[in-house]
Amino acid sequence: MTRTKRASSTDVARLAGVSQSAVSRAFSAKGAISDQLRQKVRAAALQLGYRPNALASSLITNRTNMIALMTGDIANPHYARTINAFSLGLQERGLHVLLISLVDGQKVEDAVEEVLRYRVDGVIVISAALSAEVGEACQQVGVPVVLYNRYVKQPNVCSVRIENSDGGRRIADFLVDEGHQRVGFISGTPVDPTSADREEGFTRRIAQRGAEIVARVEGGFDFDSGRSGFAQIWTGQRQPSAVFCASDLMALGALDAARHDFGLDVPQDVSIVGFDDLPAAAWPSYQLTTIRQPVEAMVKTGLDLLMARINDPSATTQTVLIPGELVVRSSTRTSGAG
Amino acid sequence: MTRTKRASSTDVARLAGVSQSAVSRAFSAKGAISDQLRQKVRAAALQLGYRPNALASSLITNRTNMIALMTGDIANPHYARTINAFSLGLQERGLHVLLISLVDGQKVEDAVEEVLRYRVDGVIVISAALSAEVGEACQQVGVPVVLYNRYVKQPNVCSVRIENSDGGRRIADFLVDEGHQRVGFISGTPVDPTSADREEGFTRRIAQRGAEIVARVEGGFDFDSGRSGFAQIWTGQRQPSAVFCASDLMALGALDAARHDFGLDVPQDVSIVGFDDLPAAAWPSYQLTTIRQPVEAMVKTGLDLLMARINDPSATTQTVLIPGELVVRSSTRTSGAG
DNA sequence: GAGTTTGTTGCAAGCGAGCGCAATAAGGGC
DNA sequence: GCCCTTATTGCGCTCGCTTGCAACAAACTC
Repeated sequence: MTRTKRASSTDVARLAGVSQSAVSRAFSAKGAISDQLRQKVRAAALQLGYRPNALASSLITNRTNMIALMTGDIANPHYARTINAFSLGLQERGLHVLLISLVDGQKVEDAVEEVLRYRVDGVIVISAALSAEVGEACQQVGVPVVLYNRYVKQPNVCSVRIENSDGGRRIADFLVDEGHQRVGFISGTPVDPTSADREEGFTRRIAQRGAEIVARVEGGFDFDSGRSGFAQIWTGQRQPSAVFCASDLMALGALDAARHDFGLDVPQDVSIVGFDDLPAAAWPSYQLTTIRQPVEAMVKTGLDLLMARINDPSATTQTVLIPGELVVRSSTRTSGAG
Repeated sequence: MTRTKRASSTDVARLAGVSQSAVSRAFSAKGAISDQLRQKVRAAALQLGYRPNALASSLITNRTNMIALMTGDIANPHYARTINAFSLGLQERGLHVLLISLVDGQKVEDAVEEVLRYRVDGVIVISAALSAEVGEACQQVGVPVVLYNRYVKQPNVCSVRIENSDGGRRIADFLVDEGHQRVGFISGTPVDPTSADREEGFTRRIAQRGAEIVARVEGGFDFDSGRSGFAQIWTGQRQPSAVFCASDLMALGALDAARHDFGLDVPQDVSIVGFDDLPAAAWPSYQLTTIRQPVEAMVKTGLDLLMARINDPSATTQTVLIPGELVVRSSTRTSGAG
């Protein structure tokens, strides 16, 4: 009710007539303490509304049980579900999430600096750009880092990511198999290697198969850039029979642009392919052909890597590549020539 | 590189040849210290890679600069954008986010317990159920709480929420104005008062205007329950000419069900209305008529309330109601009778 | 020039809890 | 009954940092 000071272990000890260490032990799992004493302490604690101070404890144990989750735009459904999975996974493991949203323009160093002051036990980076800086700063102070769908040429940093290049290749194969000869591509944010890798695999395979990329537009991973990107492509000199977008969200935008802005029939007039397999990709209105990222599995892998390094900082670093799965739906034509 | 102990202020002091308090002051904004000394300390700190330990600091100041954000399913776009807004707003104010996802089945008390051990400066509750418990527990220890789109009959708890009942009323008025006489409703999770309030306002107004609710189905706020909910309604005894869904996500599902599962024309055969105004509601495929929640404004209000209480715990509690705005798009017929 | 204000700096007392160590009690073996 | 092992418990130091207080110098006031 009133602004009274929180009870400390000493207060509880006094009330219960025991030592302060006894209180500490009563609340620690491995505390060597008799059941009888524990009961007595717990009772006194309850009466005072006492809760162990996690900060004080961390000061001694050098463990905060907090993991920093550094992410980009949470409103983007791809990030949202990833954060969700990490958050649940961490909680299951008894860890807490310190959430950092890296907004464009904000200095990453400052964010990292802040996080490190809180002595987090580990860092997970989901954000697009600048993973290198984060990795370096953390490594210097010995905080384990796991990069999710990012990578840097740097020792001592673990990472999990989907096989982007291979995903692009699969899509190229699929499209050519279905008879497409002239295709288009809408990229994500130019600085993001994720998009570049997908494009690289795609482009190379398209060339290998003797097909041609007749249009390429720069996007930004969001719905609107997919929509406007398609418009740009379709009003260009050469119209492709299929468009591969570097993310599902852009593909949804492109698909809507094709149907509603240009009155086209998808997939008869043009096929659209995405990457991620967002829940919305399976919605009846879209039925998007895409590469599925097994989020649960990837996140689990990421967490395992992180935990391993936390428990043994000298463990060797690993980079795990996870293959994506081609999910064919009806945003792509399944026969005929382009 | 190697697992060396992190430098402490004492280490920096030794290297710089000053007292430990000087180091502390060199890193605190209001520290009474000469520029000269500050420079010297900063240089030594840089050399050792020193960063103040936020935990140790909090132990003394009784301020952690951490705010707990207790949320439901982050993958739900409605929560995602709310979390995003809160997260950015808190960061702007120099606060950090401790993210808690309340999964169904998990005991809320445990989550609150954990959070309170970290001595967060405040708590924001976005999650659906059980706000009462959280509010009570926090209040007992004097931690400011703000409920977002939730409320409990409880003193000492601030809240911001959209006028749910009024939103339902507006939709009822709109539909009747457009000539609908037989309408349907798909609810959210039954325990959530948000859905109940929207329904209450809707139902009452529908009755007042002499129209009729011919179908009501229980949903769960997600896409699939909107889809299956619509199926249930449409295969029922009496088909409405318009269906109001307690959330946009369900409305998208219902709309897709109408079009793709039943081959109906929306809005000619049936009108669909949602609530929230998610980004997807404006996508060309959906063009959903809905009630817009001014997320930015609501979040800002919530943050202001929280900050006010943190800075002055004795400040009076407030409940702020924010009106929603009817956004008419093309998922509803704009003339003719039902 | 004595007294007072202002600005810096160091000292040392904690903040709340974990843990090594010593002390004590209890239980076993002979 | 004596010695040793095991289980409990308390003592006191420590984690890294903030802050009130005292010490001191420099700058004013009249």
